[in-house]
Amino acid sequence: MSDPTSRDKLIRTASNLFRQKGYSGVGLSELLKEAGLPKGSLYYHFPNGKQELAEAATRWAGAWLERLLDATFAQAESFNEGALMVCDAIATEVTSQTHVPACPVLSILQAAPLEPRLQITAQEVYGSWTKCIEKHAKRLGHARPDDAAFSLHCQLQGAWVIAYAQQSNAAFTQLARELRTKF
Amino acid sequence: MSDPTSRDKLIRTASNLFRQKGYSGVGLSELLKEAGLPKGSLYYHFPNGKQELAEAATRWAGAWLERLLDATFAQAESFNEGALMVCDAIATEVTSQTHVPACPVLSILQAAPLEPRLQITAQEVYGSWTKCIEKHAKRLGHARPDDAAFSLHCQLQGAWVIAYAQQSNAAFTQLARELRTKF
DNA sequence: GCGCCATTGGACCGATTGGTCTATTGCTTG
DNA sequence: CAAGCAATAGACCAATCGGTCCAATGGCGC
Repeated sequence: MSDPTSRDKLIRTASNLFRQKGYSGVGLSELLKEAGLPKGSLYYHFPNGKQELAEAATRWAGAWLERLLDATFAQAESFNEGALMVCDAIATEVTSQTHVPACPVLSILQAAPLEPRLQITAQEVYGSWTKCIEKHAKRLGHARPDDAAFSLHCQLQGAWVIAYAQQSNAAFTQLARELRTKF
Repeated sequence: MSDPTSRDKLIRTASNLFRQKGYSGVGLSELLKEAGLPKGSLYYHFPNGKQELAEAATRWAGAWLERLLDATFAQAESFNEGALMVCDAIATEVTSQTHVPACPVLSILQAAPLEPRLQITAQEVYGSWTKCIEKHAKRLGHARPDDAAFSLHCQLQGAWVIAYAQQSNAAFTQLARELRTKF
C-alpha cells in the first residue's frame, strides 16, 4: 500500500489553492512548490494530471463538508435548528484561515467547459450534499424534505459566494440571523 | 469621440467568455479572435490590459442586471411579487443562450487574489445590487428592507451557482416556486 | 490634396503553462 | 546482499500566456 502522505498533501494543497484562486488560476509549479513535491510525484499519483487532481480534491472536500453536515445535524432537535448550526459551522470553518476560501465545488466549476469530468464531479458533489440535507430533514420530520434541502443548500451557496467576495463571514452571520427568526 | 462599437464589442465578448470559463480560463488570443479584433485595439481601449477590460465588463454587466432589477420591480405591487418576477427574469435571461452563464461578478471573483482591483469591483457591484433591491423593498413597504434585500440577493446567488453547475434553470424554477408560497 | 490623429493590425517578447520522460532513490522482500 | 518495484526528482518540451511596440490604415478638418 502506498504511503498516503504524499498523495494526501497534493489533494490538500490543491483544494486550498483552488478554493482561493480557482482551478485555472493555479499553476502546477505553484501548486507543487506549495506542496513541496516534484512533478514526478503528481503524475505518479494522478496520471491524468491537473484535472484528475482537481477531481480528487473536490471529492475529498465534498466528503469533508458532508461529514460536517452529518455531525452538525446529528446534534439538532429540529431541521431549522440544524440549518442554523450548519450555517454557524461553515462560517467558523471559513473564517479560520487568513483568506476566506470559496466553496470547493465552485472553485472548479468555471473550468467545467474545458474539463468535462469536472462538470460531472461538481454535479455529483452538489447532488450528494442536497441528498444529505434532505436525509436529515426527513429524519427530523420536516414536511417537505426536498424543498427544505434545496432551500438551505441554495442559501448556503449564496452566502458563501458573498462571503468570498467580501472576504468576511458577515454573510453567514446575516443568514444565521435570518434562519433564527424562523423557529 | 471614439466609435463605441469596438470598445463595446470587447466588453461584450469579455463578459460572455468570462461568465462561461472564468477570468483565468480565458486567454487574450481567444477573446480577441472571438471579438474579431487585433491586440492593438485591446491595449488602445484598455491600456491596463486584461484586468481593466474585466473590470469594465463586470461593471457593464452589473449595470445591466441593475436595470433588469429596476424594470422588473417597477411592475410589482409587492416586494414578494417583485422578487418572484426577478427570479423568473434572470432564469429567462440565463437560459436564452446555449451555455448557462455564471453571475458576471462571480466570474471575475476567483481572480481577485491576483488582481486587487477586481476584488473592489466585485464588492462594489454586489453592494450596488443589494442597495437597489433594498430601495425597492423600502418603496414597496417591506418592514425590513435591508434584511429582505440581503435575503433575496443571497438566494439568487445560490440559485445562480446551482444553475451554472447543472447548466439548467431548474434551480431558478425551484426558487421561484419557493418564493411563490410566501405571498 | 494634405496632414493629422485616432485606431487597427500583428510581429515579437520573456515568462509560464501543463505534460512527458528518464535517472535515481530507497524500502521491502526473498 | 540482491532484485525489484514504488516513488521521487527535475530536466526538458511545445504551446500559450499577457504584454509591448511600431508600422499601416483611414476618415476628417483644413
